[in-house]
Amino acid sequence: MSWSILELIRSNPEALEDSIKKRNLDPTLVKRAVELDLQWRKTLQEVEKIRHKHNQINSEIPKTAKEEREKKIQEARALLKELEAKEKELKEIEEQRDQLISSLPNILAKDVPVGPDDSYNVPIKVWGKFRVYKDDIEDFKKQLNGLQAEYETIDWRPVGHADMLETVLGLGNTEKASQVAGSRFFYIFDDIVWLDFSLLLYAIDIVTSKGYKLVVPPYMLRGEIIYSVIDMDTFKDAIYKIENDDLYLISTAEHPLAALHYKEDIEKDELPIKLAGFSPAFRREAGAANKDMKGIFRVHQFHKVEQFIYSLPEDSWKYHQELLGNVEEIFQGLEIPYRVVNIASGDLGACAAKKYDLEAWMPAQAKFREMISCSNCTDWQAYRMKIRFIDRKNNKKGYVHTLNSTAIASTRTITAILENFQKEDGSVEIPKVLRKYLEPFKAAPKDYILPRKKDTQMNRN
RNA sequence: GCCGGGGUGCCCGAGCGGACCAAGGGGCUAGCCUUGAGAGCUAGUAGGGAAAACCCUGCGCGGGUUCAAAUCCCGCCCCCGGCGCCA
Repeated sequence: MSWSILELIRSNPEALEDSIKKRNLDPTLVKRAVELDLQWRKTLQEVEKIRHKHNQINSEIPKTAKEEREKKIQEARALLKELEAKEKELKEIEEQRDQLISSLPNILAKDVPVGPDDSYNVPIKVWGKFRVYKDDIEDFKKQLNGLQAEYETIDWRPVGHADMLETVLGLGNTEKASQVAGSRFFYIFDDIVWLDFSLLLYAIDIVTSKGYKLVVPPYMLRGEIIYSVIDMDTFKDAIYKIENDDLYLISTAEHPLAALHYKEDIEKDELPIKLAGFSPAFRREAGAANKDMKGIFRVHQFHKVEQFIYSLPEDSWKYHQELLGNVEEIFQGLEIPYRVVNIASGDLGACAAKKYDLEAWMPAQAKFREMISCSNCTDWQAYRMKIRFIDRKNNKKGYVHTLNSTAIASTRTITAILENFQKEDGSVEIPKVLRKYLEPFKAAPKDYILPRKKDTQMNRN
């Protein structure tokens, strides 16, 4: 024992209730959990008493003379019947208890802003040189929460990333993709593909140079694993199931990386374990309805580099800052202006105790849009995955803390580049930091992605 | 996918229906001993419940047979070897 939620249920249910209320969930869940846990412990003791009696009789049987044996066996049989009924009762209570307890979200960190939805997210930092269309200045400033930002007013409105991709550059085709695969799929071509790869390599380069171990994980996981690493909402929104197998496509490398130490005890000295996973991410986007239907901002499939850390409980907040620091370094290198927001209680997923989003400025929309999420899940995932640390010196065991953060999500970052690095003539400058990853390839663009030529069709007219 | 062999605690490894605890070794941790190291000795080293003495559960996972399962039966997962298929 030592899972923080179970500890609170037994020692301080009020604190848990408070956290649940802030998430806009029903606080009576906690009362019910406390009751069920008490009932479970009581019934468990009853079951164990019967088992003990049965064990006692059993051990007497071989020592009993043949004539007496049958009597003992009957006695044991009778106890079994009694046991069966009690065990059934216990199992029912246990199932209810476990189901309820595992539906409880993580305990909120103290500094999570309280509020029902994303409008209560608190911007805590802005960085970069913003380009803002002249009519958007007021809108822009509103989104800064009073934080100071350096910005340049431009008198032309940049073209939105979707039109840039398909019309101006002619390097994407979502129409054909939706015909053959469905909406939210895409074909991308040439320079945009190079850009995708270079972003991934860039993020991998930065993160691995800090000692994160580079990993290509399984792209599918068994049901049991998916269910223990994810909450129900995410499951419904994101997860694709493979027909005929108990396999699910990953929606992020976070999940197979968390599963790398499934049901393991990790020696204290081996912590922290820092991983950098590369994988595609498959997402159903079932909850997104009609949001972001154009372009490649919100799609069913993209490439991602993910940071993941297993840490000792006492160190996890330090590493949460480290992950955010890495992400900021990546975006500062790209020179994409952004803000960091502290996600409000009502907008926070069940797994996380606290989450930062890094949101890039999108000048065509005059909005900040999420590029990266950086979460501390404390022991919520570790409890479900049964991942513990073991401190032999002090003969101590406990659940590790897990943290995850995007390092780069390819398609989203591309949309930010298409808007922020766009020139008035429709060309897109490639962030300087990416050039060295493009240099080895003859066909790859190096400095600019150019608008498509007024092609043959136009000339014919 | 098929045939054969296997999966026992932190590790090695015995046990193949009941005999007080899963024998025995190794490792690790603490204590004792020592000027120090080593050796030696003692204890601890799966999960859960209980204030505690204790008790229950645990031999890849899930079922079953039995008064009693590490041991017998069924299904699944994984590892090793062989055959087949394959980028």
